[in-house]
Amino acid sequence: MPTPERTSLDEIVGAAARLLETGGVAAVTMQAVAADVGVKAPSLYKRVRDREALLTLVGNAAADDLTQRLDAASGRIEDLLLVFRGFAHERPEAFRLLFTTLVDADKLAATSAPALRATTAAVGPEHALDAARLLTAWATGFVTMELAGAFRLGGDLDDAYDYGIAHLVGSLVPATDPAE
Amino acid sequence: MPTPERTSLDEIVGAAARLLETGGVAAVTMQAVAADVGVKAPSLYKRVRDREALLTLVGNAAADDLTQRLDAASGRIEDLLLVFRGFAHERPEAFRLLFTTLVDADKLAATSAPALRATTAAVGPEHALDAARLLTAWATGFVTMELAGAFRLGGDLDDAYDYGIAHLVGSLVPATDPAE
DNA sequence: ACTGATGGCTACGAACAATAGCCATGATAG
DNA sequence: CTATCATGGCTATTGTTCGTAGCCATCAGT
Repeated sequence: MPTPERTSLDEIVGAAARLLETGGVAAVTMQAVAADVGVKAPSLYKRVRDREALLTLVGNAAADDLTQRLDAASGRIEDLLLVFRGFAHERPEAFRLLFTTLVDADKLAATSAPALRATTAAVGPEHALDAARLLTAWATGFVTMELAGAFRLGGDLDDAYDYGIAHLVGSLVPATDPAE
Repeated sequence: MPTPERTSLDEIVGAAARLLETGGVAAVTMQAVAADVGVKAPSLYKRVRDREALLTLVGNAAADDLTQRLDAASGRIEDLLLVFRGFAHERPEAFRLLFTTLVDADKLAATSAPALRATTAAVGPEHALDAARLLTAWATGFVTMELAGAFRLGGDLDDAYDYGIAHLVGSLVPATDPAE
């Protein structure tokens, strides 16, 4: 390559992700990202089509990050749910970005694969999809509402999350347990 | 009032809500709103502090709308959940706005009151809060993921929602189950 | 009629996204 | 060893949007 490259796409996405987390999506301006990686704003357009595409890359990377964490977890349903909430607490802005139209639906759906494996093991292939959707929907909603401050009627949210886990897992397993 | 008023705060919020739903949050620019209500953009600032405040008003109104619909519903848990999803389908952009930091957490939390009444009737005051959180979190997550296109593994989503309702309600009220 | 508070307006400045077009660099062909 | 040229970065610029400043017109109440 001719002119020496002073940055890279990965570095740009990384800088954007950091800005996102520290100042929200409004803080990830092309100028701020450029300054962070040591170039001027117009140079970013050599690597990224526009700001929206950059945010998509950040969202996709966040989805990959989440998928990787879930893959690395034990595979126990309880652990998956805890890892999921842990990700949301660690990277709340990235988590919010996930459920925007910006990030690829495929990447987002891939996030559910570990859950599907866990539910297949727990309730069998027949009800695995329904069970996985139940769990992922609940966890997503719980964290979304938590981050929005929608839980205002008291009580410890860690306990509430644990309660939900216990209740949901309990409701799934006995279905196939003694009866069948 | 001296100069005749050509618009009102309600009209402004209504126009912003319409623009939001037709073009997403990016489409609700001060100029577009102003044009819609028949004034120039700077005139809006006589009634609204800034764009963020306007979006907050839209979000708060949406929360009120949702609360009103839930209040008008039958009170059966199943109906509440269907009304909730119906609102999200009818006003998807407003629904997304609800779980932003923009809308007042109090308004958002007020949305849960009908659910809390229903769960109190169903499982008693002791577990009503846990049950309400379980239901609202699941419904919120389901719809959020649905709107984001995160459900890609096939199956009818209406059926999946019904399945979730049946499963969750069944898990809350095992006393009414035929088995026991 | 006069005064004054108020809503709307034009004009403007600042921030940002994105494009146009130039320049410097260095890999590669001869 | 030199000429070529594709490429990354830069400055300059345009268009859009938010938000403010400051003026003008309009009526309510004296």
